[in-house]
Amino acid sequence: MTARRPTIDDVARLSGVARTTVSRVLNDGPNVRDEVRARVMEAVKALDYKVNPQARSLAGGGSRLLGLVFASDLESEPNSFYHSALELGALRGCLELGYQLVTRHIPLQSADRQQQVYDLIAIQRCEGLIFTPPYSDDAPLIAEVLRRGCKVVSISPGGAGRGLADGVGMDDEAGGYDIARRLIELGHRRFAFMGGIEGHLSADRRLDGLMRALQEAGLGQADLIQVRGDFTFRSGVELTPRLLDDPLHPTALVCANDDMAAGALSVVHGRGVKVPQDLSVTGFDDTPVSAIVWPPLTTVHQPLKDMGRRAVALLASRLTGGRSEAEPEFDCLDHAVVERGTAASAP
Amino acid sequence: MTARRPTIDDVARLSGVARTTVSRVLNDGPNVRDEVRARVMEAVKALDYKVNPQARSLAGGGSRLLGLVFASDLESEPNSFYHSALELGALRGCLELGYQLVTRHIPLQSADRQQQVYDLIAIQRCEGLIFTPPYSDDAPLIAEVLRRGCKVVSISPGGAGRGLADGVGMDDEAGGYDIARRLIELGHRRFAFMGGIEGHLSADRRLDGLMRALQEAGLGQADLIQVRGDFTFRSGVELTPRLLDDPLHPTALVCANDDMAAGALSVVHGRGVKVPQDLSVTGFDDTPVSAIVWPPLTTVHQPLKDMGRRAVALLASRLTGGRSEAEPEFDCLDHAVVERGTAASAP
DNA sequence: GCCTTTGTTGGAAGCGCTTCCAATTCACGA
DNA sequence: TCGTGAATTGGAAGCGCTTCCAACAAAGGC
Repeated sequence: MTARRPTIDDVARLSGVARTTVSRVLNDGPNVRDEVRARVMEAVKALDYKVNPQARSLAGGGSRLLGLVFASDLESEPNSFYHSALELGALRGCLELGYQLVTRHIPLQSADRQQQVYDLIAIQRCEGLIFTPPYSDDAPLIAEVLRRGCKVVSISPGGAGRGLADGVGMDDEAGGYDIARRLIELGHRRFAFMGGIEGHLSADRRLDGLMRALQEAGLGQADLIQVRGDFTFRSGVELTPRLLDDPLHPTALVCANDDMAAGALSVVHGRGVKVPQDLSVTGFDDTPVSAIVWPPLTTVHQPLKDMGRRAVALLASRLTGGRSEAEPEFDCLDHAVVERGTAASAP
Repeated sequence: MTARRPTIDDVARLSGVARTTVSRVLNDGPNVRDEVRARVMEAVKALDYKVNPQARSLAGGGSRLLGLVFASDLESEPNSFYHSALELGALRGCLELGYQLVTRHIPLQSADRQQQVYDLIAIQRCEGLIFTPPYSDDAPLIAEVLRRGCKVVSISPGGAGRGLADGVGMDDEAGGYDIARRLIELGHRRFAFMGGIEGHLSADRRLDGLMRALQEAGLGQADLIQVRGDFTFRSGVELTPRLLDDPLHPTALVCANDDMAAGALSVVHGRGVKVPQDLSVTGFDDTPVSAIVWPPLTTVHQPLKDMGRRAVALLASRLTGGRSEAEPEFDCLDHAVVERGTAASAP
């Protein structure tokens, strides 16, 4: 009934090596024989040992400070759940791994935005930075930050961000595919898609997935009408009539995010169309709004909290693990279709 | 250009005392002359010294683990922004103060819910617990937790929770008053109030505030029509027609939370009533939904993140500070009316 | 005036970990 | 066979803090 958690010395004792060696194994250090490494790992497992992040960071030196960079401005402000969820995940990761976090909102329109990022490194002494879109695709910025010796993780990088630094995100194409598959299973054959602003790669890939599902079902361009919104509730409101009045008479409306779906829903209600009996509507992201509207929105869950946490983990592995010079890696997290009340059998 | 942060030894040296004494001052310990205490504090200020939470928690022993308890069940699930924001704030606090956090969702309907809370203390070894509503008003539970030597902070305690343990929240009465004042300033004289479920003290106090503002303006019961919803979007949808069709013809609709206001908005749109020209609508809480609807919702900001952080700070001061046996204290945080687009001059 | 009590301060031992550096082993080529 | 360098391992010194315990001063009690 001893409550004390095992320490590194317990592991060292059990595996018959010095504390130093255990530390090396734990940090993926070099110069440890495989046999010894295995023995240590075994002891770790046997004791259910977990490193004490506090002790590690005390001893490890360095600032142990990470930065989370948002491009908040009036346009992205509404999305504050996005920010909160990412930060929440990042904080959880930091607490687990013994890092500190500073969250910084740097408006895109500020002229010295690069400098503000560099200050995070030079003045605050951040050892790693997490960039959210659109910073996650700012190749010159990322390159310069890396050049200054600061590690980088991009959240949902589109084109430029990939390959330059580590990244975290979900498979948007598969998300679009999955939700479309589900609707096809429910008997839908005529679709409408409400996309996002041009150039937003994430949303475009969602459409790609939808198209793939349609093709697999023997459907094509003729069975789909699409429009582009700007991710806001308002654009959902404005664009929905065009979709409803189209001669195609879609029975399923797939939206590239939840906010637009919510806008669509409000218009549909106003017209007396029953959801989901007459029309199925789906969102994307699984933000709180999806649970708030009526009927609650069937959507695709994007694991924002996990993304934040994974971003920190990637940074940590660059900073202490053996990955410090490894090839950039993209960590693709699982998504899931969340069935609520807006998708049902085609009328 | 030395980057190193000052340590406790720097403070000790500058103030000419031993490290031990500085530590005592920093932790509100007893047995330090006022003169010495002042000298140390001066040095702290001069050096801009901040304790290193990692080191403190390493040396301090104890689990340094806090628990955040939610009563998530199907009914409160939609409110997940509430959870996220509180946890986010709590995590920020933990990072600052060197604590760990476990977040636990314990359904109200689970028969062994008390046991699950006690396990948090006995098995996980939490040193402090943060209770959210309705746990924050569960007096027997709180009393038992305290009896077991675990500190408690209640979030938004209503009746029973106050006085038993420390609490954090906002002044709901003042919030209701402020939003009503604003509407009165805008010339409104006929009001509708959409409240929450019976017994939800927080929402009731918001109504109290509204009434006070009305009375101050020479208005009374006759100028107000009220209904009770259940905080969901759906109840907003269902109740709004009753309000609009009332012979009072209110020009301002005050809702006890944002979700119901969003529901009201969608009904109002459907009827062709213009917001805010024909009708002003206000929410409460300033959750993301308020920025997502159209027009964006004028609402009262509830500082959820700060509440989470303050809760941790209170716990910390109980655990290490001199407050370990002090009288319970209620920490009332500032709220603010957030003017967006749904409140304008009365027609 | 001496002894105990109370209040105040400092010394020193860690908390659990990383890391510098020295020690040891091993595999080679000379 | 011996020397050399590389690979592997261990010893020990802290990281910045709390806390136990001893030391000392001031204040009462006889």
